[in-house]
Amino acid sequence: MSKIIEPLRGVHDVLPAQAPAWQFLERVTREVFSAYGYEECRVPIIEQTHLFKRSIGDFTDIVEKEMFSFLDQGGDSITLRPEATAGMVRAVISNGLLRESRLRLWCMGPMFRRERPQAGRFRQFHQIDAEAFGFEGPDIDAELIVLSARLLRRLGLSRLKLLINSLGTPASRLVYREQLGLYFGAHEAALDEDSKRRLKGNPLRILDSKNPEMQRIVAGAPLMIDSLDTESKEHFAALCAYLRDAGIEYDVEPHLVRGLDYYTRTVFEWTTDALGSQSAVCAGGRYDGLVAQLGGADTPGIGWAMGQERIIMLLDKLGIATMRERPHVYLVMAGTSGEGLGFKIAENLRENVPNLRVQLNLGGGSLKTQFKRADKSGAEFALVLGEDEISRGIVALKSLRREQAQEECVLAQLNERLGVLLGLSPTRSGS
RNA sequence: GUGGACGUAGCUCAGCUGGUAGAGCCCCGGAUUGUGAUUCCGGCCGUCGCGGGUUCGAGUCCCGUCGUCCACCCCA
Repeated sequence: MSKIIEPLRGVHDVLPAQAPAWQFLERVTREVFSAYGYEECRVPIIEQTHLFKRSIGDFTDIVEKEMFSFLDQGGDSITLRPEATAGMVRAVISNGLLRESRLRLWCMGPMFRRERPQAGRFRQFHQIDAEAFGFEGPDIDAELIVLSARLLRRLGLSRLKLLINSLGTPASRLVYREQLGLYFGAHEAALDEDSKRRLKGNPLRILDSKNPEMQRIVAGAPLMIDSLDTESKEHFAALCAYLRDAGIEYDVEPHLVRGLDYYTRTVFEWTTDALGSQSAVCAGGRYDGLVAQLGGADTPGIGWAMGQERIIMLLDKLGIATMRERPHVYLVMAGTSGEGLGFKIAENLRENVPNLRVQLNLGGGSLKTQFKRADKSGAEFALVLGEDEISRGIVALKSLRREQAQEECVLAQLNERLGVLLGLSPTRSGS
């Protein structure tokens, strides 16, 4: 036996048992976005490495050590997207979409980060992504958050906590960063290894350290909210008002920071405690400078990303089951003539009875065997086409799930009869 | 990248202090030849993750490697 080829580390197959949950998530996502007037935009999975370095930030962990980058045959450096925003912004710029001046977009698909896998964290994972361009005011911030709340609710997920914060403008953040540097510098001796490292790189990150010791020091640190510029303060206050009016509960979390450099002002995160150490289920924020930074006309932007695997894990944990699709009828056929006729009947049913799911017994087998397969398929009815039925121009219908007598049906009335039995309506009678 | 636990049939697992592998489920077939689910009978499937080492002999001990899970880091 030759050696089996294993999947790459941290990537997963979605098997038929899991697919319904994914389809459910994706269907609800489409419905909710559509309800808010957001349009789908599909962007490539690979982009120039440069794009991510410039948008996410050279010194973020994602860019420094988690990107799947490679040289293609032409010597260009290509990267598998680690997140969606950069590509969406690029698409909006390179296709001239910003001439619309206001855009509400969404996309969905795989992202890649070369991290060490653990609970809720994979090397290939999937995100649902929302982005809005050209809106300056806090109303869009509120809309995006309300939209995410509705999506989560529609999925049946409760008990999620919404955290919000404002990072202010780049200028006000710089001021705050200095204050923070001074504060933590004064406590440097008490800082752990990671925090000392962050002190040099990005002191903001010390704020969300999980180390209880650090949390104690963090508790005394100056608050970002206090060093916000006036406009950012007003923006944030207005957002809070919108959320209250919409009945969305939230916590202002002054230590909430993001791992990507491009965020300004509003940042938020939906968290759960049901997923081990990966608490973020959906997170995002405003990125007013990013479009210009990537060469587009100066346009404000804001967006969020939702981790599909994490949502699926939550659905699973909360027992929100999604049923596997089963056939309505399974065709049991005897002999070559039965198989020939059955094939035609099945096509006729699919043609004329909308949404009917018909599974044909393929590969022969005794009637007994075929009935076993019919049962295992989960079908509601077995449709029997034996020598006797063929010669009489009928089919036998046997319920596999209910105690009821097997019935006979003339071929010409089969479409209608099945439509009635299954609550589907045929467009016209079959031939 | 760092640390810990683990890796035996498709799945869940058993295999005491080393003597060359087992159960249940699943799957396939059968129980007088046109009817499934229960029951009974039978069957398939493993170079015990991979590679080295110790030993007369290793699934069982040692080393390496790959992978899974968990935590840190980071993040959706």
